[in-house]
Amino acid sequence: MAVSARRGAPLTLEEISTTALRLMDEGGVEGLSMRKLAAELDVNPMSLYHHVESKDALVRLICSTAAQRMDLPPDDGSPWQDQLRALALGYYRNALAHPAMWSHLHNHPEIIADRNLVIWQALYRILRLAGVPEPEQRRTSDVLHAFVMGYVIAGTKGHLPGDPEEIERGFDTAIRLITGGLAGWSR
Amino acid sequence: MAVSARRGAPLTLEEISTTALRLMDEGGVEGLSMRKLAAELDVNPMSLYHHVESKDALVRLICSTAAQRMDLPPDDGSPWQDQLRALALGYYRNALAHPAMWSHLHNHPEIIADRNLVIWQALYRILRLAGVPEPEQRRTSDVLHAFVMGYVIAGTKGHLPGDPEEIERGFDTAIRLITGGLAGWSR
DNA sequence: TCCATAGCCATACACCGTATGGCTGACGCT
DNA sequence: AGCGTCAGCCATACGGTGTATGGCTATGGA
Repeated sequence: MAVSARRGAPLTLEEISTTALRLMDEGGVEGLSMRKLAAELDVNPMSLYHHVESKDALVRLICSTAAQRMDLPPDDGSPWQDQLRALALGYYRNALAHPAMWSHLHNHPEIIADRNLVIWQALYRILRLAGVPEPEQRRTSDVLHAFVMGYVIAGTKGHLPGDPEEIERGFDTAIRLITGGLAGWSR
Repeated sequence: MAVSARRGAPLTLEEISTTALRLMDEGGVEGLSMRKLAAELDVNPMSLYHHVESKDALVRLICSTAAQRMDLPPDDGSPWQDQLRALALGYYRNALAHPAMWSHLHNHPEIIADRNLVIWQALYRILRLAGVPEPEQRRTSDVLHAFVMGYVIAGTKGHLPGDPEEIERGFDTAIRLITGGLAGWSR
């Protein structure tokens, strides 16, 4: 039904999202504009609004599907310290892949507030494994996430010294430190 | 020399900064516009550019002077653990006073990259007191700042459960945990 | 065959940051 | 006293933004 002027197929939400994400990767959230996005898709800017309610909604959509699709290490039965480190490192690497998107996400935490998200489910599982009592899980997870978030921000803005591997090692060290503190705490 | 149409005195950088900060407090960085700021000061938008190079430069100025003027606890001779907790809490409270500004700051860490800033000087002093070896100070301070930054973000976005005092107690607990880990680490 | 409607687009509005260039009046100097 | 300099301010304009509104068009179902 009235497909675009010079495109074969009609627009797809998927298509819109992926090229929008690319534009965000290249120029940050403010580097993404509906007009540029439309140009990239060879379409009139207003056509996008038939698939998306607003720019904000689009960005939110991108962020939340990325959060849902994060690929994180599965439960491999290893000690909780190792699993926690692996999870944190997984988060960190996911974030490094799309710094601008995660930057936006960290400025709008409500997007990943849903506790059914894979990250939180995995984190809670590990905390249970670590023996963190039920009522402490929320706060503990918040603290851990706060640190990971902060490290991601510092890392992606290029304000951590050393090469990437060194930075990852520093991250790992810090997580060890915190898990150490955690263990001491529950005792 | 050709003072404004309807103002007695000429504009001041101080005056510009403070009302700009107020606008940021009210509507975030994107809620601050040169036009609104000018209207607030009863002045033509372009007049601002005689005192400030750009909006970006203005925001940067506000952030860095706020960083310089942070009021933080002095060296009171108490154990490093207490001083570190006090410093972190001081940072947290400074940030809570102007969430939008600090949000911007955390997205542009280069503004507070200068290691001569009071925060870093105080932090380094405490780390020395804690016996953190010289070459480890940078990384340690980065880790600590990462956590504080993350907690501030989560806290200011209202995504930590509980009332403010409860949140502060959680923060304190977390800092204790980390300092505990730190102590165990240096041994 | 007809029509509802999905998909697309043209135009327009209100906002943004800011480049450019001109006005005005207070000051220093002779 | 006369004059030039220039700080301070402003009017206009340009190119960008998100998006409201309303109209076109071709396709699927009845």
